[in-house]
This record gives sequence, C-alpha cells and structure tokens, in this order.
Amino acid sequence: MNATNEALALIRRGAEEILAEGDLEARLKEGRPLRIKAGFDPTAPDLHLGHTVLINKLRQFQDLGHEIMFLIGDFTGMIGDPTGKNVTRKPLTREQVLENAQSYKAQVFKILDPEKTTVMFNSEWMGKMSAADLIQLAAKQTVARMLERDDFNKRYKGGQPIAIHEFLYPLVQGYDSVEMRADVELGGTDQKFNLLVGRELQKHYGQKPQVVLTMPILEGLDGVQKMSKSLNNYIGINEPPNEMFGKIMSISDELMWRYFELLSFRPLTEIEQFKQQVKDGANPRDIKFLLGEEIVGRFHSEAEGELAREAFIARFQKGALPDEIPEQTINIEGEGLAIANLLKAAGLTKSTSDSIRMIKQGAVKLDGERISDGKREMAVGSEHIYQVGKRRIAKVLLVG
RNA sequence: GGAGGGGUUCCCGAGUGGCCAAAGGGAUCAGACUGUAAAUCUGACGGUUCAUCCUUCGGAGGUUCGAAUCCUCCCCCCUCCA
Repeated sequence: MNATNEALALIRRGAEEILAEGDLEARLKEGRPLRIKAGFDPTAPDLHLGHTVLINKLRQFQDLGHEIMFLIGDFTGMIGDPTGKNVTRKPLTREQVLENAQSYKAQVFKILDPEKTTVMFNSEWMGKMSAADLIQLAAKQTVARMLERDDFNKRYKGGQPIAIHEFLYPLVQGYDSVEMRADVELGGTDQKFNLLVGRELQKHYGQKPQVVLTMPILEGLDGVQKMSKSLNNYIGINEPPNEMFGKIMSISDELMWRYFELLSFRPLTEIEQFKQQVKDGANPRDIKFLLGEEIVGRFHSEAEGELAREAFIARFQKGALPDEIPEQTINIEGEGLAIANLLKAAGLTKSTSDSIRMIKQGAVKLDGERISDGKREMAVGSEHIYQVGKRRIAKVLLVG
C-alpha cells in the first residue's frame, strides 16, 4: 500500500460518505497540505463525545499533515440552520463570540493540535459583503435546487412556511468554502446538502469543488437515539474521569463496537482482534475497559484513565466504597431525624416518599448495612455513611 | 374568514361522571442475577405525619353527593377549505 492509499483508508474509517472520492485521491496525490474545513455554531459549546466523531476525523487529517480550518459561524449563527421552528436568532455580541471561541478552543484542543489549527470566523468576510454582493451570491442558486433539501422539501410539500432568509444559510455556508478555498469540508450526515452547495458555489467562483466528507451521527448511551444533551444520553468531554468511565461501561456490549470505530484511535485491525477475542470467549467487559481507559485518557490523562478503571473495579465489582465520599452537615431542630427524612435532606433521594420506596426496595445502606426501617431516628451528633443504590452516597453529620 | 381535531403525570399515549394518583409503552431508578453502570428477570416511578391526608389531567369559573370526564369563558397547537 502506498502513502496515498494508506491515507485514504484512514480517512474512510467511520465516514458515512465521501463525495467525490476520486477527487480526494487526486488531491492527496498532489502531496501538498490540503485545506480542511469544518464549521461550528457560535453558541456556547458544551461538547460531548458525539461532537468528537467529527473532530477526531479532523485530527486524522491533521496527523496526515493537512491544514485544519476551524470555522466558527458567527455570521450564519444569526440565521440558525433551518429546522422549520426557529426564527432568526439574535446576533451574539463580539464579546460573546470571542468567549465562545475560547471555550471551543479549550475543548477542541484536547483532540486537535493547536499549532496546526486555524480558527476563523465567517463574519470576517460576510460582514463586509454588500447587499449587492449578497444578491449576486443568491443568484447562483435556484429555488428548485434549494427545495431539494430534505427539510425544505418536506415543509414546502406540507404547506409550512419557509422564510426567504432560511435559503441564505446553505448559501452562506457554501460561500465560506469559496473564501476559505477549502479542499475538503467535513460535516455530519445532516449537513450533506449544505456541504454540496459549497461544491457548487466553488465551481461558480472558478475553484475546484471541495470534497465532501460526512460523518455519522453517534448514538447516545441508549444505543438508539443520537447523542445529545437534551436526551441526557451523552458523555460530556469535561466530565470527571470516574463519571466518564462509568458511562462508557454502561453502554451495551453491542454499542461498544460502534464507539470503538468512531471514538477510538486504535487501528481497525486491533479492533477486529478484540471482536475475535470476545467471540472466543473473552469477557466483553475487559475490552470495554480498554475503551474507557482510552477515552478518559484522551480528555484527562492516561494515569487518570487507569485510576478510573481501578476505581470502577473496586466499587462495582468488589462493592467497596469510593475513595472520596462527599461530606455534609445537616442542621435539625430536636433530638433526631428519621432516616427517610434525612436521606431527602441530604439530597440522596428526591422526596421522603422516594426514600421510603428506596428503603422498601432494599436500596439503602447505613454504614454498609442494609436497613429496612425508614422511621429509625438518627441522633443529633451522629455521623454515618448513607448509601442509596450503588451510586448515591454521602457522609452526613447531624447537628442540633 | 369558514369547518373540524386536539392540549393527560419526564416523553409518547389510553381514559367520556364514581372502582382514577389515572391503562400501556419509553426514559429513569432500585433489587436479583452476573461477566459490567452489558444482557436478562422483578419491582418502583405526585407529595405527605405513608393502610392516612393533600395536590394533579392547558387556565379560570360552574353543575353535581362526586369531574380528567358535563357546562361557560379564555389561552395555545394542529388539519382541511377560502
């Protein structure tokens, strides 16, 4: 395999679609650093592993020696990618944009090399564009073409409104590629239309059309719906090591392979070996450990990845208490407090009713001993470790 | 402007006068088991002084011994026609 083919194989990994792959091959053969574009919303970023699928791909390009252009769409942000629901968004202030850019950098540079990444803002060129320029740009696309976009199409057929400015979003995003002279643009599969507009516009402006590379949308912890914060099925890249590790362990054994493909930097051949090992009777848990360690290692450190694994084994396999138990003091009136009320006061349960339910179900432990009486009074001055289930735990001191 | 259909507990969605804190599914949580916070099975899933009482079914009033269910007004969403 020559260098180009090797590069292609790496780029193809996990990719949903590459248009047109021949173009990509030809450009790789030129041997120059390619200009790789990826655009991001200017809103405050709180990245999770789903976002990193794309960023990992950027990283691969970077490792192959190409130039990453991280575009913050502060101009397009005023429009908002059309979903049918949103109205024009309020433009963010310059300060907010810069602040969010900083936040992006802090997160993204856990994966990308800052030295080899250029951060850009599309307001830089869009802000200078005159109305006449914009009309000229708009002249380069037809309504019929726009209506091919899936959500426009649905809305048009369904008789729902499409505001004129929504057509501008793909146009501006495409024009960014012209300004940036992008060789390749990456995006999620939902971005395909927008990315293709970039190709067409570049042709209009006399450039070679960019290669479009789409990445799949990562499934969340449930394995079905896309990973998103609002569905609460995500792993945030800023989460503490143990939390991150635990969440990875909670994905199904089946989903683990998907995560390996899209999130791990291990070579595919190695992942194939893992699969074989499991087939031959290896415990998938142990393979999942490797994934957990790698991911925690990436966002924290290798040492913390190892510690997280050890903590997980100690806590869930051996049932030990965690090293650090949050401590708190609760002030009460009177002599004592019933456990059911105490658990609620400590925030270990949602309500007293919840406490009683948990106790009934055998989920509550006092200093490691399972209890069955929620009315048991705990005296003022006492300090004990209370546990609800495996994950909720606190050391509580009662003060009168 | 006209005609019709809806708004139910985190989500979806049954329920048309009492047996409704309200089916079913999803999500979530817990227990068992285990090879993991996998899978599977079981259970819980409004609050409380917990076999009690209190507050919930878009909002406000009303009818009734009794209302998510009936009536009045209001708010919001959707579909079709113009």
